[in-house]
Amino acid sequence: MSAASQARPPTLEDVARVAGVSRATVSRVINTTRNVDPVIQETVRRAIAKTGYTPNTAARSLVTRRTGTIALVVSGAGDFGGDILVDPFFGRVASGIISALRPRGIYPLLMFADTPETRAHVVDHLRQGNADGALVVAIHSADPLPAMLVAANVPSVLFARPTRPLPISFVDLAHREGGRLAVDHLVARGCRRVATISGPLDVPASQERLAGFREAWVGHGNPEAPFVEGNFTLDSGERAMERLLAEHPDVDGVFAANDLMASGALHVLRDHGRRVPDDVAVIGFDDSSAATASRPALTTVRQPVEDMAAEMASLLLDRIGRQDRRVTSVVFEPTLVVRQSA
Amino acid sequence: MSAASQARPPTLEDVARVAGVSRATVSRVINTTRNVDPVIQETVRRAIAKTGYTPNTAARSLVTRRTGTIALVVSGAGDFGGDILVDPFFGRVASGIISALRPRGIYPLLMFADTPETRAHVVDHLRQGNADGALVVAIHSADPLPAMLVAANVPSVLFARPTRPLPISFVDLAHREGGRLAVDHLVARGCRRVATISGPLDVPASQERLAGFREAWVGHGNPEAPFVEGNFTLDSGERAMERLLAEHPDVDGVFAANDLMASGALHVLRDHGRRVPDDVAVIGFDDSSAATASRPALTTVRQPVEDMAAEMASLLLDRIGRQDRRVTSVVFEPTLVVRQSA
DNA sequence: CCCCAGTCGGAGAGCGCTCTCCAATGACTC
DNA sequence: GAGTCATTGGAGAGCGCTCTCCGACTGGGG
Repeated sequence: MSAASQARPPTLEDVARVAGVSRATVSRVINTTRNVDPVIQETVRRAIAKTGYTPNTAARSLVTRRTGTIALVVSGAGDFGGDILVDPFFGRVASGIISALRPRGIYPLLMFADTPETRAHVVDHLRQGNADGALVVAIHSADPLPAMLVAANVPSVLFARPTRPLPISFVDLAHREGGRLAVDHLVARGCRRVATISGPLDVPASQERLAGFREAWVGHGNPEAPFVEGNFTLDSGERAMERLLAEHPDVDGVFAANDLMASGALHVLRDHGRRVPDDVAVIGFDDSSAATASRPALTTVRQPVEDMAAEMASLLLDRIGRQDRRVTSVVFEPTLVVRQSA
Repeated sequence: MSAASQARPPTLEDVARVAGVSRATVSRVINTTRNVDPVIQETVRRAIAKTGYTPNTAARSLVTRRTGTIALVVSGAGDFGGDILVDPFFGRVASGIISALRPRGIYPLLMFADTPETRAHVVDHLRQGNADGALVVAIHSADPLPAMLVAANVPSVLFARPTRPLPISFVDLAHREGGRLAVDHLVARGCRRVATISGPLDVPASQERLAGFREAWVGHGNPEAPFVEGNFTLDSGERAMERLLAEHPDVDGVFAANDLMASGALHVLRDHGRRVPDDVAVIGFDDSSAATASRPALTTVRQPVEDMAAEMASLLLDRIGRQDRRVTSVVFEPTLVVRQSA
C-alpha cells in the first residue's frame, strides 16, 4: 500500500499490458469513442480497477487542447477587499455557478481581478490553457475585462449585460420589470408616498430598476417619487434612509435596489420608531440571504440566481463544445417574494 | 490580428526559431534554470514578446508533474445548500485563502464535497493531477475527507485540527483562550450573571470555546454559568437566547460561540426590550462580517483568518515544494475586538 | 467461391514542454 | 603549450495521452 502509493501512478500502457490489449483500445473504452467488443471492454474495465488507473489530465489536455476546467472570474471586487464572496448577492451568484457546474463534474478555477495587472494576469492564465472558458461576474459597469476576453478569444459568459455592446454571451434579469413588481405591491398595500433607494447609477441594472420603479409609479397616476442613490452596501442604505426620512418624514413605502440597502433602511426606520410594515413598507431586491436574515424578513424582488447560473454554465459549455463563435444571451424574469416587510 | 488569434498559438519551437537558438535555451530563459548569456537572454525575450508566446500549461505539467494549481476544498457544506460561501465565517476563510494565494499567482480550484460520492470524486480529481495539493475547510468534525486525502497521498492542510489525530498539517486557533478573553471582558464590565450559547458540541472548536468560558468564569470565583447549545446559525442563536431569557431572566452578559448566533441573540434581546449593552452585554466570536453588520455592532473574539489563511497557503506550498512528508501545524491566538455590544 | 463493405484492434506519430547528456568554448594552471 | 575544469548551448529522449491510419477478420451478395 505504502509502496504502491509511492510508485509512479499507473498509465494507459500499464492498463493495456494487464488487459492484454493495446493502448488505443483502453483509450477507446475510457472515452467510449468507438465500438469495442463487450468482452474486451469488460477485460479492460477489470484491468483499470485492478491497477487503480486514473487518466492523467495534463497528458490528455496536451493532445485534446481542452482542460475540462472553466474559470469563475470575479472582476472589480477590489473595493470589497476580496471579501466579495461574502456579499450576500455575489456569494449567491458564485455558489449558484459552482452548484450548476458540480453535476457535470467540473470544478471552477476561482479568479479575482481588479487591478489592471491582475486582469492581465487572468487573461494570460486563460490563454495558457488553464481553462476552456470563463464565467464572469463583473461588478462595475465599465469593467474592461469582458472586452479583453473577447480580444483574447476566450469563450466567456457574463453575469449581466455589458455596458457597451460586445460580441459576448450574457445572462441577465429584466430589472425594469422588477421595479414594476415592487411598485405594484406597494400600491396594492395602499402606500401613497413612496420613495426609492437606487443602486449606483453608472450600473445599468440600477438604472433599469429605478426606471421600472418610476414608470410604474407614475403609471399608477402618481406624481414623481423621491429617490436617493446608494451603492449597494448596508451603510449606504442606512444613510439613504436617514436622508429620506429627513426630507420626506411622511414616507410610507420604500423600494431599495438591493436587500442589503433595504436591510440598512430597516435599521434606521426602527431607530426612528417606525413600525415595518405598518408605518412604512419596505421592499428589497435580489432575495439574497440578507432578506431572510433581516427582522422583519424582507419582501423582495427575487432574481432566480440558481437558474441564471445554470444557464451561464450551459451557454459556456455549449459554446466550448460546439467550437462555434455564436453568441447567445438569456434574460430572466424576476418574481416578487412576499415576507413581512411589505 | 484576427488571423493571428485563429492560428495555432506559438510554441517554444517558434520562439526558438525567431530567436535563432534552441528550444532548450528558450526554456532556460523562461524558467531561469541555468546561466544563459545576457545577450542571448535579451534576444530570447524579444522573440517571446514578438511571437506573443505563452507557455502551454498542459505540456509543462506533463513533464514536471506539477500543475501550479491548488484546490480549495469545502467539505460538508451540504446542509448549507451550497451557499456556504455566504456564511460570514466560511466566506471569510475562503476569501482569505484566495487572497493569500493571489500574490503568488495561484488561482485555486474550488471544490465542494459533502456526499460520499462527491468526496470520492474530489479525491479522484486530485489524484488525476488537477492540483498539487489541497487546502481543506471541513465543517463537520467527523469528516472522512482528511483521512481520504492522507490515504491518497495528496498534500493537504486543514483549517482547524482534525478530531482524531491524522498525519496532516493544520492551522487552528486557541479557542479556549478565546473563551477566556470573553469572560475577562464581561467580568471587567461588571457582569455578574452571564450565560453562553455554545456551538454544536461535537465540534472541537465549540467544546474548547465553552471550556475556556467555563474555566475562566469559575476561575473568577463564580458559580457555574448556564449554557445552551446552538448550531452556529442565526436562528439557533435566537432560539437559544429565547430559552436563556425564559430560564434566567436576570442574565446580564452573554457569550455566543459565533457572531451569527450573537446576532440572533441581539434580535431577541431587542424584542424583549433589553438594551444592549446596558442591560445585557453580548460578545460574539470570529469577527466576521456579521459582527459589523449587527446593530449594535458586536464586540467579538477575533480569529485572524487572513493570517491563518496565509499560513495555510505557506504550509502547503512548502510541503509541495520540498516534496517532504513532514507535517507542520500552527495555532493562532485570538484577540478581543471591542465594539458596542459589550 | 470470390469480392466487397463493414467492423474493430493495433501501430505509431505527435501534442509542447523539460531535462539529461554531450560538445564546444574559453579560462586557468603548471 | 598542453591539460583540466568550469561555463553554456544544442540534440534528443520522453512525459501520457489521443487519433489517424492500416490491416485483419467477418458476413452477405452475386
